[in-house]
Amino acid sequence: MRKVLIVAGPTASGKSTYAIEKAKSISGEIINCDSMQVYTELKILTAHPTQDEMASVPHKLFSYLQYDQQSNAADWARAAASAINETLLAGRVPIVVGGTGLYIDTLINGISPVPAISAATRAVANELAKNDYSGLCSRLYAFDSRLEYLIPPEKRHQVIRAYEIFIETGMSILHFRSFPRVQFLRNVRYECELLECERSILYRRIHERFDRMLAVGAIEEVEQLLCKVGQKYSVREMFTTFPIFKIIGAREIALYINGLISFESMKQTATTSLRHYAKRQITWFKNNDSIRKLVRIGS
RNA sequence: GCCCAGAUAGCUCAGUCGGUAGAGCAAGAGACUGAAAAUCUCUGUGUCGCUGGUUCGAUUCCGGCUCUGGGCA
Repeated sequence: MRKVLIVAGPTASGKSTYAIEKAKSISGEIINCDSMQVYTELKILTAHPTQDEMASVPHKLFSYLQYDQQSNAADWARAAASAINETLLAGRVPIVVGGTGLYIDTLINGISPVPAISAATRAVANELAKNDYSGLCSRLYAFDSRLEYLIPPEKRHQVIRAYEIFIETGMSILHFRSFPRVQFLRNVRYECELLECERSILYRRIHERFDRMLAVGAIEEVEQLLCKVGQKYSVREMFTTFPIFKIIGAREIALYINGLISFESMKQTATTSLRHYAKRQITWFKNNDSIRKLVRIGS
C-alpha cells in the first residue's frame, strides 16, 4: 500500500521546518495544504517557505494562484491527488503539509458528488444574497425545511452554497450528501503527524513571528499588492472583492498603509486574529475523527 | 498645600434612588462537505481601592486614608 504522510498543526507550530527535515531524511516531497500559501503574492505574511527551503527538497502546490483567483477544497484535493501520484511514481514519499483542516479532510474522505455550479447561477445567488438575504433563506428553507436547522442563516457561505445547488439542480444539498463521497485518491495509507504545542508558547511564537514578518518586508509586500490591485477600489471594497485579503494581516496592514489605523493597532488586531485562527485549527484537529485516527506521533 | 474628577471582570467602561453587579474586547469551549487564514454558536470571569460610621443590610450614603488624572497656587 502506498504511504502518504500528513504533517498538520496550528499556525506557527513549526510544520514547514519539521516537514523539510523529514523530507530530507526519507526522500520525501512536500505538498502544500495551506489554503493561502497557494498565492503568488504575500509570501512573507503566509509564512511561505523560502527560496533556499524550496531548493532543498521538492515543493509542490505553492504559489500557483494570483490575488484575484480563488481556490476551493475540491480543486485543491484534485491537484493534491495528482501531485501525490506523481511523487509516488517517482518512488518518493509525499508529505502533505499545512493547517487547512477542511482540505486534509477532503483529501482523505472525498467529497459529495455535487454537479458544478454555473457562473450564471452563482451570479444570481450572490445578487440575491446581497439584496435580500432573508428572502434567499426563506426560499431555501421552504424548499427543504431540514436546512433551517442544519444550515442556519448565520452560516452565510453555507446557506448561499445550498441555495446555488438548489437553483442549479432543483435538488437539496442533502440529496447529494446522501451519496457516497467521491474519492480523490485510491490505495493509499495515510499517516498523520500532528504538531502540538502548549497554548501560551504557541501564542508567543505567533507574536514573535508576526514581528519578524514586519521586519523582513510584510508591509512592503502588501504595498506591492495594493499597487497591483490599483486605484479602482476603496480599501474596504478590496477586502470583499479579492480573496487574497482573507490572509490574516493583509487587511490590517492595508488599513495601516492607508493611515486608517495605527501601527500598534495593526499589530494588535493582526496577532489577535492569528491567535483566534490557531485556536480554531486546534479545535478542528482535536475533534476531526478522520485526522485523529491517523495520528501516529504527537510532538 | 488647596480644589475637582476617578478607583467595579485580564483591559475599556456601564450600573446599583441601599437588598453583594453587566456590556464590549480579551480568554475558554464548540460547529464545520467546492470561500476554511473563511463563516458561525456557546460560556464564565469580581474581597465593586482600603478603613471606620449610619443601617436589619453598604459596592452604593457619610467621614478618614491611599493611589491616579486634571486644575489652582
